[in-house]
Amino acid sequence: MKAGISKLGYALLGLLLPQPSSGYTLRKIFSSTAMTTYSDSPGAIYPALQRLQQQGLIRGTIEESAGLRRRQIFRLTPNGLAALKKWIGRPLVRADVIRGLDEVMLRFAFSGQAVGTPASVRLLKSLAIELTAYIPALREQLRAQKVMPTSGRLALESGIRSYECLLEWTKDALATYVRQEKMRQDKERSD
Amino acid sequence: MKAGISKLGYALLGLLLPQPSSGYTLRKIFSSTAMTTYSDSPGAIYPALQRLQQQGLIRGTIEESAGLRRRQIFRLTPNGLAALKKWIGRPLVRADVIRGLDEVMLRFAFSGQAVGTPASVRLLKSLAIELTAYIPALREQLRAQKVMPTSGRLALESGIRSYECLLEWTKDALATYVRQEKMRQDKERSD
DNA sequence: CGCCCCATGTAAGACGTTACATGATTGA
DNA sequence: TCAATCATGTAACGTCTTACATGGGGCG
Repeated sequence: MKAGISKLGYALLGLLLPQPSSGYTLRKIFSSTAMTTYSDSPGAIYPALQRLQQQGLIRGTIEESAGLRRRQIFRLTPNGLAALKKWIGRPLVRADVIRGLDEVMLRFAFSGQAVGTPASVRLLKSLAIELTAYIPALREQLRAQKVMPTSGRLALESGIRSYECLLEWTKDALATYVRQEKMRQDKERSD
Repeated sequence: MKAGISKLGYALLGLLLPQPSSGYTLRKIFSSTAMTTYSDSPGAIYPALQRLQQQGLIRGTIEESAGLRRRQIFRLTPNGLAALKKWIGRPLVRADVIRGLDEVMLRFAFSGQAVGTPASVRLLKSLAIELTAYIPALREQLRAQKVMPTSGRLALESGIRSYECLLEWTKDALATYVRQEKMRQDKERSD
């Protein structure tokens, strides 16, 4: 067992959820979409896929129909899906917000497909709670600093603002789900 | 020579600029202030300090006056200051914005003390330019995606918004410098 | 023919994480 | 005396980066 899955590993699991893909396809996703924050280097992705396969979380099948060079298509195993779900469902703690916001967003991005809307909403709500608690502490730190040079103070301000911005987003995102739910119910009534 | 300085290395150089400190003091800064994004683990900091010293960028002097265990105070060398300046002054490219925003903010945070206000302003301006160019591309990607599930689309939206937020901040920060400059001139006139 | 895209991989090296080790001092 | 804090370090481990290697296919 042993969790031992890196952020890149989870990103790969999440991408393999909707559709099985080859390593090359996954690399293209990393290099061409907004997921550019993750490395598309072969030296990162192929070893990561091998690890996931050794852990029994994905399974690759060689496909050599086309005239091209052989390629391997990976798909999630039941264990892989379980690991993905477990990761997404982990309770959110302060440390996630401070040092791993991007990972939290990755979890949220996959949450809809992997565990369903209610779980997405739960994640958003606990994120909102953490942010609401953390932001005042940061504001306090900014106020306490008197000797900081302008650029330092501004940089801190930038960090605080980005958290505030994210909090705004969580509220809007939650509103989106509420709206969706309402539309679903209206439709149900009209049946 | 050989650059070979990690982000943590630059963070340490930047912190040593205003005042020489011991490894322990630096760790406390990382663990107790908004710089918590950086690791405060001894396994990261002490080796990093050793590397910087080997590269001739900092110099440590052992101080054993107090009754406590010996401690080593590190200070920037001229070479270290030069490396810090060079890093801060590097031209900003798209990749910095996509994969290394936190490093850009770190550079900005130290820019005031290390190279002065005009350099801070230059950094801000080029950041604004990069963001202005990049955000529409992301918006376009969001529009192009039709099949994405709600949580995926919202996550992408969150990323875009954080960039927009940052762009707003750069404008306000620039305005702060303009205001400062004006106050300085007013004062000068009154002399 | 040369170049770029498809497609997969390996090897060396750097860095951070986690955990452990040491030892002195201060305060309950 | 026991715990916490000061203060520095090492060792094992995992992962990413960079660079290199290989090889078929399509295109100008």
